[in-house]
Amino acid sequence: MEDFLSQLNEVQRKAVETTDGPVLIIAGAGSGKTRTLTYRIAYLVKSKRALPSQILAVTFTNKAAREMKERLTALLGDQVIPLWIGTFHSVCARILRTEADKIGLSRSFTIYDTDDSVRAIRKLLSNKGLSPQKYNPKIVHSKISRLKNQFRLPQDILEDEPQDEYDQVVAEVYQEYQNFLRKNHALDFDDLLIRPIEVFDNYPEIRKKYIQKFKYILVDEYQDTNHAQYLLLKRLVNEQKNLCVVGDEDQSIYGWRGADIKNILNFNRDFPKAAVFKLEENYRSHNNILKAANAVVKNNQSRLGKSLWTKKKDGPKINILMASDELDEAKKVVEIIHDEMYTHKRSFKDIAILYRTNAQSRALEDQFRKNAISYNIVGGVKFYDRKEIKDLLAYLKVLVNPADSVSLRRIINFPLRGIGDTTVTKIERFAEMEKITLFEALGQVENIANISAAMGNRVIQFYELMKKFMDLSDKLGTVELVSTLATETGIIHHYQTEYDQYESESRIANIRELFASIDHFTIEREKEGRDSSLASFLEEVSLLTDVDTWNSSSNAVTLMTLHAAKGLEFPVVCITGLEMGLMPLQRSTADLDELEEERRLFYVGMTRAMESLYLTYATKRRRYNSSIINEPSLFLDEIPPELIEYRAQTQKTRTSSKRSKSSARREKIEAYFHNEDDQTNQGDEFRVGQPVYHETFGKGQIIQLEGHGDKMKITVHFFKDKINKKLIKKFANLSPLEN
DNA sequence: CAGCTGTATCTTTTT
DNA sequence: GATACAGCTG
Repeated sequence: MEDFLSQLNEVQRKAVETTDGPVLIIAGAGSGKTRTLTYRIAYLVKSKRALPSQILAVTFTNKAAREMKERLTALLGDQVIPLWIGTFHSVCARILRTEADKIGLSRSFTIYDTDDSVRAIRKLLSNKGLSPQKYNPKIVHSKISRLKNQFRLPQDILEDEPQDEYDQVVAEVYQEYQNFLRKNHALDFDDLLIRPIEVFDNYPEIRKKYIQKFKYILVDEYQDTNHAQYLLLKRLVNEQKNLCVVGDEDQSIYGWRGADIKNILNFNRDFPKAAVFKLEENYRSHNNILKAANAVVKNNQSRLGKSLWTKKKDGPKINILMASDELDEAKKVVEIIHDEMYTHKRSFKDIAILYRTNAQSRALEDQFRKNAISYNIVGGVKFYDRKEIKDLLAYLKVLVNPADSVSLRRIINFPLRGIGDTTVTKIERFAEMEKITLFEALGQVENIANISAAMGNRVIQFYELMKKFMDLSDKLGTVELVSTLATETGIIHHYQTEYDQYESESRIANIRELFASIDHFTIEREKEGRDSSLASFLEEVSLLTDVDTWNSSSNAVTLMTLHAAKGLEFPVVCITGLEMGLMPLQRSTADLDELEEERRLFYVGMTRAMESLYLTYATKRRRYNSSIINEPSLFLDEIPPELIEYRAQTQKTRTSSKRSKSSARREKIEAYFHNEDDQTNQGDEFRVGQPVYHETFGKGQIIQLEGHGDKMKITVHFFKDKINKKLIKKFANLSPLEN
């Protein structure tokens, strides 16, 4: 035991040994967080405080879960198998699947992804006769999702009597949407979190079972948990409050999807007498990188505050490169890669290129292909989001859960079998009237008025085909079932004939890859003695994250968003697109909270780098049709100049232009940010109490002013959402209203 | 009435 | 620069 713990530093070791009661570990970037968590679990088992089956560990991605389990297996052997480890969503799905019978939920429920949910909402809106222009299904969906994450149920909201028409519609659609999901035996991502909370509240004996089961709970990336996840933990944690959370408020980057940074900031209040440990020694990055990152994040106000330090040497300076446009930027990235490879003997896999938006990958990909640089792209169009895969999965979802009408609609006329929209609508109406599912209605198509015998025949054929496979699903192995299905439904044939050779081959290859992954899944699950059914495969697939599908062992440069990079590290990191409007993103520049989140995102990116960090920006960038001229990101200006080396030009011209380029850039930023004198209407335009109007938030009233000129921060109370927002004058676009 | 073709609208990040 | 939807055609 001594020996085992000797691999930790003093704080880490204390965090591991403080097993009972609430524990908060503030773990800075690269401070050995995963190591600490892993050793904590191992320690709980080795010291006989808990059996592996009595421990629940929640990670942010499935990949992190898998890696942690591997490390634990190395420390403890096969006994770790019964340990519960996974993301919030997968753990919740597992609980719901287990308890389904007792809580009136179909055991074979389907999980709807965002796309499915938006489809459903679009339909509900059009049923109400509302135009998608006025009520954008995506926006309605995100509002509903937000409400769910806050654990606000439809009835509560309707009782509250929404203020404006839009909110009223959202509340109504929210309720209808929940009914729709229930009818379809479907849960969306948010339901996965909410339903267990309801179950625990309505079935105390079920809650008790889990409280007793999980003697110790550990949560990673606690700064990115939302309110629903918080409520869930509150219900799951036992009398002794054996809850250990690990997080870093400086790396909270999911506020936009409902993550509540207060969860970590207020942990002490929620769980009194929590032991707090701060891991501040960074084992990852060269000192220059760390100093730069610290200097940037220091500009944020909402943080607990910590100072990361390292014993490592300074290392090279941070390289900043200016490019003329995204093409030039991509070429410079290629230069960086070559340079790192030849002068520092790096291989492709040592290098990661990060960006704010997925769209930025295109220019990079083109250049990489031209220069024979192998790359792996994480995220973007995901494997399981490809059309051919989604179609095949939709078939499987219907087999497992015939009530799933969203999936059924997707496949009823794919491949084309002459059952068009009009016919489907008729069948849908019939199903509605008879109070049966869409699938059941297919079987009774002869009873539906206005459907010709010929059409009815096509419908019946499809119905019988699906029936046949439902029967087969018990008899065949999953892979056999799926491959037979792909052939007999004509999907394979469709992709063989409908596309050019290149596309056809790649789509068929993807389908084969799906077979292989089903096979792999089945074997893995059987080895663990867990559910290996088709339903469980579909669940796993629905809950995969971007990084989960990343093959990190292949020798290729990694391209991904800054969000996806969380938790990872690379010897060489290059962050691209460091321009105003892109990083920080245009719509996040005005709101101080959002600007701080963008800064944290940049901080996360910087701290991924172990040895070399490159930052690039383009003065001009194409964005769909037109080119836009951008200033360099304000975050660049927050890095202390002595840590920076500008590489504005290629090797030859560098020495001559270095000075001028850097000072020119500097002047530009100065002009952009700090020039307060040339304000045209500076002064008494805004005052406390002033009524103002904002494009998105509507009417509000100024309650506080700080600073002056462009940098002035204006706190406004917006009436509609009853919220206060701190905005930066320069970007906020606030117009004063007359009283 | 199914299926094809042209146009409008997006893209911030994701479980 | 793709995708979804409306409108047209056969």
